[in-house]
Amino acid sequence: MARVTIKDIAEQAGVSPATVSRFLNKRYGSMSSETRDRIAQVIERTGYKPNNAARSLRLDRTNTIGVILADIRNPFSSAMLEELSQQAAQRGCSIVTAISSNNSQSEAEALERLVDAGVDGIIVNTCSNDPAPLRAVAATKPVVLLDRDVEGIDLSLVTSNNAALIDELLDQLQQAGCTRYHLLTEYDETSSVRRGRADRFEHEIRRRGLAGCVLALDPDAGHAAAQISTCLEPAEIPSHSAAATSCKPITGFIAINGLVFLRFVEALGLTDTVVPRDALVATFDEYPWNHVLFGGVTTAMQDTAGLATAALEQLFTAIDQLSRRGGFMPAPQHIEVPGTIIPRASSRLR
Amino acid sequence: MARVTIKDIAEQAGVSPATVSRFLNKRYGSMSSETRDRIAQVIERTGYKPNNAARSLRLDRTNTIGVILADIRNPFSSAMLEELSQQAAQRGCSIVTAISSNNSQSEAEALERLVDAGVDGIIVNTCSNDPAPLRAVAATKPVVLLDRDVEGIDLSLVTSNNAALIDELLDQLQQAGCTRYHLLTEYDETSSVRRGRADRFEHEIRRRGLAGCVLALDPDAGHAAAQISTCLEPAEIPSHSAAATSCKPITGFIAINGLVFLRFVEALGLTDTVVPRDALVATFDEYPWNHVLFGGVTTAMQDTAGLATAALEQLFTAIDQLSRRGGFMPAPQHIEVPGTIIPRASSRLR
DNA sequence: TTGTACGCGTTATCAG
DNA sequence: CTGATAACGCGTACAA
Repeated sequence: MARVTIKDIAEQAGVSPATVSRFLNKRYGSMSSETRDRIAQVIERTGYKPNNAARSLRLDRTNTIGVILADIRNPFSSAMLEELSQQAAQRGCSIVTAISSNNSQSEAEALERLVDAGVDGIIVNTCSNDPAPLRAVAATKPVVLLDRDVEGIDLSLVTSNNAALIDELLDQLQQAGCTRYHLLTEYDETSSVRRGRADRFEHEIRRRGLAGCVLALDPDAGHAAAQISTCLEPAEIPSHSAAATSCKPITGFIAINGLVFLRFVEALGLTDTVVPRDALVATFDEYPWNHVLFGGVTTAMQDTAGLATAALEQLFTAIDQLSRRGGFMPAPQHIEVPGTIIPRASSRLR
Repeated sequence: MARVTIKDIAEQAGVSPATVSRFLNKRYGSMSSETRDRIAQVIERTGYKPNNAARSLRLDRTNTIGVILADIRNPFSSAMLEELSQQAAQRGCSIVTAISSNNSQSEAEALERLVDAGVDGIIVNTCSNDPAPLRAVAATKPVVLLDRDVEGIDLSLVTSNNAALIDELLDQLQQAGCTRYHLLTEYDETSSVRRGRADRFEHEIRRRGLAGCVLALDPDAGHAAAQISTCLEPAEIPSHSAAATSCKPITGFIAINGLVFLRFVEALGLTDTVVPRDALVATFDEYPWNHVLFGGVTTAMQDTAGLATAALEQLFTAIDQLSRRGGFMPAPQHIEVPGTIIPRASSRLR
């Protein structure tokens, strides 16, 4: 049973291929409703499906977008993929994925593969600090950065409102009466998101006149435990706030992302610290275990659906814009999608 | 700057398009090394990239495979996607993903979308119990089932050795001296994997003459906590094993997958049970938190890389087989990829 | 309102 | 060893 083509439909319906093509593209602006019905019927009967390769060749458009994820093991990435997948499907568009595993080399390769595969545009959660590969692609096809930015090139970017989320997390801890604050980060501050959150944290600590600092958690759990213990020791109280000397100091920790949080929990297990008694805790990223640990962990949750919508919106308008006759690449835009704070037991002193 | 085609290369190299095409397909079995060099040079200089749409149209092959995942939020799925993605890339093949979110309706839609998109074959982690959509697709394109089977149709299937893993998990608990065993499952036993594991568990419990049963954990944490407490009460000791009456009973729990395990942990938090003192625990699926909870949770880890390799191997041989002149669809095969037990503190009585 | 004819970029066949 | 040529299936001017 050979493939059934537009020609077959035409024959069986007693019309020309052109008419069938018009029908398929809903260009029945002026088409006798009679032939329309005949065509519809034949298509129905034969189960005809247009050949995408032929269409792509002709239109130079595949209705396919590429998505490059830096770290699929991060639930945030999974959630994004799910949303993107769903929303793209609604627009009749397929998603070609690539996983860079936080390796800029394979990100570059993925970019090339996707371009070769002929995707109409690319959404990339980059892990690279080299703008060159992205620049090369972005010269030809629409590219939207997701979550992470990269220096040296101005591309459309969709992120959460990380600064505001840091502020709100600090609010939570401050209301609970913390006397010291630490933002827990990773050793290698590669991602722009982490950098942005850290900068804001330090900014706010200063602005609010609080004690505390950014703390790069040691990869070794034992060392990390030592770091944490140090943070919990009674502080040397500055003379001008002597009023607080009578109180036991309360330290508030904010994990800059879910993986750091997990390492923190692991290290915490090596100490005799009890949360939320000896310390309060909050974290970014809503992982499943956040319900469970410490009776619930206060979390800054990103709006994955909103991020997906924004990224796709951005990408598709660029694609459409570009495919117009003489269309030009639209100017890059930066979009912030607000996240949500979920207050839980870990940031309420008991 | 218009797209550079094979024709342009031909002109600039002073040869015919046919020769360039031969060069591209490495068919230089008989080609003057001189023209070969010239072509290579022109291609290099112009940065020519073959147009995939045209090639697909001509060859009726896209070098693209579809992957349908039932639940991307399950880390097992993420890991599989990462592996598949990587290994497919090595074979110069792109992956089009679809997420069914455990909804058989959208799985069917995804199947159709992927077929329309023209993928050469499909790997599906099915969530459906209706073989009809799969049957329709499998009549045309190679389909490999991943992890989950479906009744009413015989397709190639790649899974872990679930029965053996259940056995080994039981071994762990038995060696630790458990006197009662419970397999924790979800209420709706939809997946073939869960069914398979549960069946094996009951089989082994009988075969080994152990006490215990499968326990469908209530979705409500409070109710689940009650269920668990019941399991921990001193047992009514059968008369013929009266020797054990003096000992406190030790219950061993096996979570049938990572999500059930998490619900179990949550419920456990509502009781005053301490693991691994009052009960021992083991689980399927290596989640990040397994390092952390209970000082480490004994885990049956699936070999995601091996599963990916097997699935792709299966799919590609079918694709090749089928694309041969007069090639027929190869017979379905069932492949079991062995997983690994990671013993941790949660299954060692202290 | 509909049909004709061409071309999108590639590969396979066949002839030289 | 290489070149001309005809498809692959579709969309779209242009003609009718």
